Formats: sequence, C-alpha cells, structure tokens
Amino acid sequence: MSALDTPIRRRRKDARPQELLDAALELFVEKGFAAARADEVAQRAGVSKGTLYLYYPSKEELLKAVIREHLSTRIAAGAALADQHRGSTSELLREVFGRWWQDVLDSPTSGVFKLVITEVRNFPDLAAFYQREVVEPGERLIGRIVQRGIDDGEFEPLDVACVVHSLMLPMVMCCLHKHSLGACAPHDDHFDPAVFIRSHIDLVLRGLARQTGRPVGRGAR
Amino acid sequence: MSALDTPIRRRRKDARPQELLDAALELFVEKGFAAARADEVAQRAGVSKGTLYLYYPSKEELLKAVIREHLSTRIAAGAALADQHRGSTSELLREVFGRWWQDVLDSPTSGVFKLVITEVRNFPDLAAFYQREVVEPGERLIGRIVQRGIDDGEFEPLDVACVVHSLMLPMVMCCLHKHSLGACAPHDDHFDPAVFIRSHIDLVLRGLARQTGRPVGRGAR
Amino acid sequence: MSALDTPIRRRRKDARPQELLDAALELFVEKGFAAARADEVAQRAGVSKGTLYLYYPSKEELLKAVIREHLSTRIAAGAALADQHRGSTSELLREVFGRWWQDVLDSPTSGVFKLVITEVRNFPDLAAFYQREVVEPGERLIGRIVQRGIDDGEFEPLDVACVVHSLMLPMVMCCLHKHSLGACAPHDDHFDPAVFIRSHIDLVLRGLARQTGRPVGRGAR
Amino acid sequence: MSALDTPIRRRRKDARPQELLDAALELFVEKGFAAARADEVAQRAGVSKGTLYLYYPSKEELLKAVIREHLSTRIAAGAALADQHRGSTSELLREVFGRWWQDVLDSPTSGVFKLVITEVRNFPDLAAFYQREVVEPGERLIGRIVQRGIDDGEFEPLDVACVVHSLMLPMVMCCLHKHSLGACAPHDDHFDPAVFIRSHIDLVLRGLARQTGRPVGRGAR
DNA sequence: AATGAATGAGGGTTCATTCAT
DNA sequence: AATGAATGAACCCTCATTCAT
Repeated sequence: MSALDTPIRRRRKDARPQELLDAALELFVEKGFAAARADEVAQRAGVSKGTLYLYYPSKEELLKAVIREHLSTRIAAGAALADQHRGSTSELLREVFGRWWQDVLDSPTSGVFKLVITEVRNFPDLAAFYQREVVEPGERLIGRIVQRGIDDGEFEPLDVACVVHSLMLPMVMCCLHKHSLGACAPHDDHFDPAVFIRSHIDLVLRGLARQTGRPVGRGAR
Repeated sequence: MSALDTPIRRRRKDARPQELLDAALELFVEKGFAAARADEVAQRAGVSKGTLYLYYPSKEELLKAVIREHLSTRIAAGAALADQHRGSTSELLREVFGRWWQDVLDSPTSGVFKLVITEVRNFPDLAAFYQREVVEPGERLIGRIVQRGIDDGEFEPLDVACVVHSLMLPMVMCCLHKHSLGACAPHDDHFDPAVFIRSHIDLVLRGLARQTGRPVGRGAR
Repeated sequence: MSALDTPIRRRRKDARPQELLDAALELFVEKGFAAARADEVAQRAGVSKGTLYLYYPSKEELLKAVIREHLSTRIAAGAALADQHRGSTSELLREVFGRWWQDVLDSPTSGVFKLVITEVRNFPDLAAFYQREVVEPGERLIGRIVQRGIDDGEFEPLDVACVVHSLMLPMVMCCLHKHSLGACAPHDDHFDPAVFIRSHIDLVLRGLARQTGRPVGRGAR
Repeated sequence: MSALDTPIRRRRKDARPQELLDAALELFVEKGFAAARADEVAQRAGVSKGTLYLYYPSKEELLKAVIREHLSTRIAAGAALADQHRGSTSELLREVFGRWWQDVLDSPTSGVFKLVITEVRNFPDLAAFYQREVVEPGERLIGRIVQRGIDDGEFEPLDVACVVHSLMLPMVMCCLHKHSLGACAPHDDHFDPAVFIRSHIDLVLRGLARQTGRPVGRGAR
C-alpha cells in the first residue's frame, strides 16, 4: 500500500537523477564528453532533452556529478574491506585487493577511470578532486598494506610507492581497456581481465617475497 | 634570388605536413579529438585554417594520419633492438625494454596511446588497425622474449600472455598519466616514471625468476 | 467549517486573476514581454505556472488583458473630473490635469505606457486598440479644454492639437522614465516628476496666455 | 585604380560592421532586443548567422555597440552647433535646437532612444553609460542656453532644469512615437512631428519670454 | 600554394505550454 | 482548482569546411 501511495510521477522523479547519471556515464565513457550529445544522454535515460536540464544545470555539471558519484565511495569501501581483513598480507592483497578490483572492473565505475583520464585536462578542477579523493587515498591504502608486509618480514623492503604503482597501474589499465579497445567488435583478442588480475597479483607477490636463497635482480650482477 | 629562395620555401613546404601532424597530435592529446578545434591545430602549426585542408581533407583524416604516423615504426624499431641484443633475457628486458619505453614516454608517441584509448570507440577502423599493427606485434615481441627466458630456464614457466601484460600495461599507463593527470598543475605528486619503470621491471623479473629454494605464491599454501 | 472556509477560499480565488495581472504588469514593464518568463509571473503572483494557464490561455493573452485592464477606465475617470470642474481653464489644467497625471504616475498604470510603447510593433492589434481607446479620447478631452480656453479668450488661438501634445507628451515621458532610467540604481539624477509636472503646466500656461502687450514668437521678427 | 586595388572581399569586410549595426538597430528597435533573432539581424544585413559572430562576440555586445555608435557623437555635434550660433537665445533654440531634433528624428538615431528606454532595466551598465554620455551632457547643453537667455534678460528666471525638461521630453517622445505607434499601419493619426516640434518650441519660448505687461501664471492669482 | 571571410548544420540551453496527478 | 514534471520547438552560438582572392 505504501508503494501505491507514492504516485507514479513522484517515483519517476526520484529515480531520474540516477537514471540520468547512468546514461551520462555510459555515453561519456563511450564517446567522450565533447562528442556526447545532451539529447542522446536524455534519450538513453528515457526522457526528453529538456528534462535533463531540470536535474542538472549544464552538461558540465552533469559530468562532475557523474564522476563525484562513483569515486569517493568506492575507495572508502575498499579501505573498509582492507581493515576488516584477518590473515597474511599476501592473502589480503590476493583476496581482497584482487576481488575489489574485479568488482570495480565489472561495475560502471570502471568507466569513470577512462572518463577522468580523458577529461582532466579540459576540466582542471577534476584533477585536484581526483588526486585528493581517489589517487592519494588509494595509494595510501595500498601503501600501508605493502608496508605492513615489509614490517612483518613477509616482503622484501622494496620502494613502497613503486610497488603500489606496480600493483595498481595494470588494474586501472584493465578498466581503460574494457571501455576502449576491449569494447570494439572483432575480439580475437583473448585477453581475460579476471585471469590477468589474479596472475598479476601472483607475479607481484612472487617479486615481493622475502628471498631466502640467493638474491635475484639488479643487485645480483 | 630564386636559387636561395627555392630551397627555403621548398623545405618549409615539405615540412608542412609534419608540422601539422605534430600540432594535431599535441592538441588532440590535450583536449581530445572532438574538443580540439581545427583552427587551433593550424595556428599551432603556424599556418592558416585553409592550409590545413590543403594537406588533409578533413579533421578525421588528420587524426588517422597522426595515429598512423607514430605507431608502426616504433614497434619495428623495438623489434630490431630486441633482435640485436646479446645477453641474458633479464638483461634484455631490463636494458632494452626499459630504455625503449623510456624513449617512448619521452617522445610525442606517448600521447598516441592516450589518443587511441580515447578515440577508438568513435572511429572503429582504428581498433582493427591498432590491434593489428601495435598490440599484436608488441605482445608477440615481448611474448617471444619471455618465452625465451622460460625456455632457457631463466624464468618460471608462468602464463606468457599474462606476464606480457604485467610488463606492459604499467608502461602504457605511464604514457597515459603523463598526458592526463601528470600534465595538470599542482604536482605534489612526486611520481617519477623513470624510476618507476626500472623498479617495475625489477619487480617483475624477481617474480619471474626461477625459484631455487622453496616455492612462493599460491602453490605454496 | 465550510461557512468559514468558503469565503476565504472564494475571496482568494476571485482575487487570482487580478493578482496575476498585477504581477504580469510589473514584470512585463520591468523586462519587456519577451524577456519576462511565465513562471516568474506566476511566482510573483504566488501561484504555480500551471495556474496561470487556468486563467489565461497564453502569455500573449495575458499581455492583452493587462493592457485592457488599465487604460480605458483611467481616461473615463479623467473626463469625469474635467466635466465636474468649475473655474477658469487655466485652473482646470493646473489643478485637475496636473493632479490626474500625478496619480497616473504614482499608479501601476504608468507602466502600461512603457509597455504599449515597447510592444505595439509586435502586437499590431494593440495599436488600433490603444489609439482608439486611449490616445484619441485623451487628446479629444484635453483638446476640448484647450479649445474652451481659446473660446473664452483666456488663451491665444494657437494650434490646438500641438498644444495638446505639448501638454501631454512630457507627462507620458515621465511615466516612461519612471520605469526605465528612473528605476536604475545610481540616482544622482535629482529629477522630481511632481515638481516638473507643475512647472511644465505653468510654463505651457504662460505660453498659452493671451498677450495683451507686444506679441512674442515667430511673428514678431 | 585604387578602388580596384581593394579586393571585393576586403571592401565587403570593412563595410560589414556598419551593415550589421544598421540591421541590428532596425530590428532591435522594431521588435525589442529579446524578441529579435540573431539570424534575422544577419539576414537583414545580407549575411549568414555565422558571419554576425565574426564581428560581434554576442548578441548583447551587438546591442551595446549599436547604442554606443549612435549617441555620444550626436550630442557632441549638437554642442558644436550651439557654440557656433550667433544671435538671440530664442533664435538659437528655435533654429538650431529645432533643426537638430528634426535631424535626429529623421535619422536612425531616433530609434536608439526607444531602444534605451526599453532595455536599460535588463542591461544595467547601459543606465550609467546613457546617463553619463547622453542625458547629462544634453541637459547641461540646453541648460546653459536657457541660463544665458535668463542672464541676458531675454527669459523669465524660471527653474532651468524644469525648462530643459519641458523642451526636451516632447522631442524624445516624438522619437519614441515614431518607432512605436507611429510605425503601425492605420495612420488616421495626423500627427506631424515636424510641425509639432516647431510649434512646441514656440510655445515654450512664449512661456519663457520676459513679461513686460501684467504677469501671467500662478503668481497672478 | 596560402589565406581567412563566409557559410550553415549542429549542439547546448531555455521556456511556453501541456497534462497526469 | 492547483500543481509542477515533462515536453520539444526555438534560439544563441560554435566550428568544420569551402572558396574567392
């Protein structure tokens, strides 16, 4: 009965902003912000062009809303997962970090990475926002995990910042690939990101592992 | 007079297409294809808008010329370097592969990666071209090197395709970063790609190294 | 309950059209018809946009209703005043005509003059209506008064139509000024319409006065 | 030969701004700024919509250019005329002032008065500009003339500011009329501004004239 | 070959008007 | 009767492309 209480108009009105954000993300990621037409965003959200402007004052504000929507919350969720983890650092990275990126990749959020990479230079406020809300918290989070592994004697004491990048950049790249080359039709490209993500973490963990036998790498020459 | 005059004019005239390509790459990478204006390309190349259209029949053809220009040759050069190398596979990856990526990053070619990622979905021909001319040759090249390391007993017999991606995706990501967030003003971000590239290769090589002692990784549990 | 309820609601409902007309006049005069938005009219009248359209079928009809409302009645009132007057024609003009214009200027009707001037060319029906209902009756009324002054030997026998315009145009102009420059902020302009109206009538009456001494004006040369 | 030297394109280019200003004034005066469409301005100037924007960056800047173009120079020209005059103050007003207004009325400048009256409230910068560049210089100019007439004993010592307004407001009103009611089709309105202007100045001069016989006006009661 | 004035289709945005609630 | 969400035609402005010079 309470569901019936809410008139249809109102129910639709409440849903509109999200529907518009979803449509906008899809289209902006697909074509880029400049090439995406406002009417097409509206159409894909099932409304007319004018309706879009009832909810967002301009295409640019829509872009910012799209980006804001997706990023900050994701990072916070990742941090919570990491804090809750009980077990070895290797396990934490393999299980939690791997699954988290897999989830991001499967969700529309993956597109936001492409969007940010593509559009930061046209919207400089984005740079500061993204650096502050996404890059830095994310790197701090993974950095702390890696550092813990070193402190615990599980990992070699390598440069933490570099390890963080070694771990994360391929993940981000998977997101970008999914929405660029990976979205183009003739897929003889047998690249499977799920397999790769696990494999990559394993490889990095092997590289991080405290060496008991003879050392490997530059120092060995 | 014509003796002195001609060569100068001729040289400038011959240089026009290249100057236009350079300017176009710069601008397309900076703003994206759709947001870059044809006049600004011309202006940055030091010619008028009309001249641009004497050399390229449309903005879209200019884009394709820009991309064609940069990619195929780079890969061939990389392959030649690899073939000439004498020494261990680790050294080959560290020295040749590392330096080669450093060179790409320092050159305008790095921007092409951003451009391709950004624009493939709007220009589907690009996808096939890039896949065929860049991705596949590049992956084959690195794949062969990794395979050789395995065959020589220098590397663990891990999944070659995955290792190739672990090696390359961060490099590509460095290129993208340079032209997006990395180009935005407030750089307290102390990310140094040169350091990272070496560090990343080292880490991957550590992960690839044939384990003489107890094994590490998933299989160890 | 309904006994108390009904009259209040009824009163408000009955008042709606007038409130809308008032708000519309205000806004149309301020911004011009084309630049005034229908929602703002409704909002200023304290109702929603939809309600406006319950009372007036279109913005244009609202404009016409606004203009019709204000003009005809004013003239009739002026005529009645003139007919009732007892005394010299000079006194009639000074007292009745002056006070009447002062009242118009102080009332929202003053805005209608601006509105008509501004909008006639876009709404040609307005021209005929205004000419027939306002200009002609008004000029006839003042014309008759001036003629009486001449007939009585109080005024020189000048061209009546011209004298009528000399009397009235500045008054109309005061109305326009009030709603254009006069409504703009930095008023070091110490123009006081009340003083001017009296002064202007005096000046014109001096000019109209039957000359007993040597003649003045063009004929004197 | 020098006429042939200038290529047609260039000749047209030099003429465009003025052609656009003329068309814009015409249309803005006719329909009002908001109701005038940019394409129609362009069309009336014989160019396409895009061309308009090669010369003026926005419709609003076009409006400001139109107004700036017409006003300041007119006033300066009037002042020069007044300074050159030799003869009685009455003659100066009748001959110079009257002819000057007649010229304004016959020229497109007359429309600018309507435009300013109509649009000041939407463009507040206009108010200051118009007050400073037109109203004040104009009133000072006429004020000085009237004052001279008083000082010379030619005029009664009436309030100068009011006399100035009595002289000028009807003239401005004639300009407005020409572009509003006066421009509407069914002209049984036999109002002839040329006749009225002369008649009005005569009437005011009669009112200003030093009374040698018994005084007239309020003071007479 | 080079220019840059001109074009006009196209996209962002507004707003009068409608209509389901 | 009243509301305000929704519509879409229309308007301002941009910019890829053309072409006379």
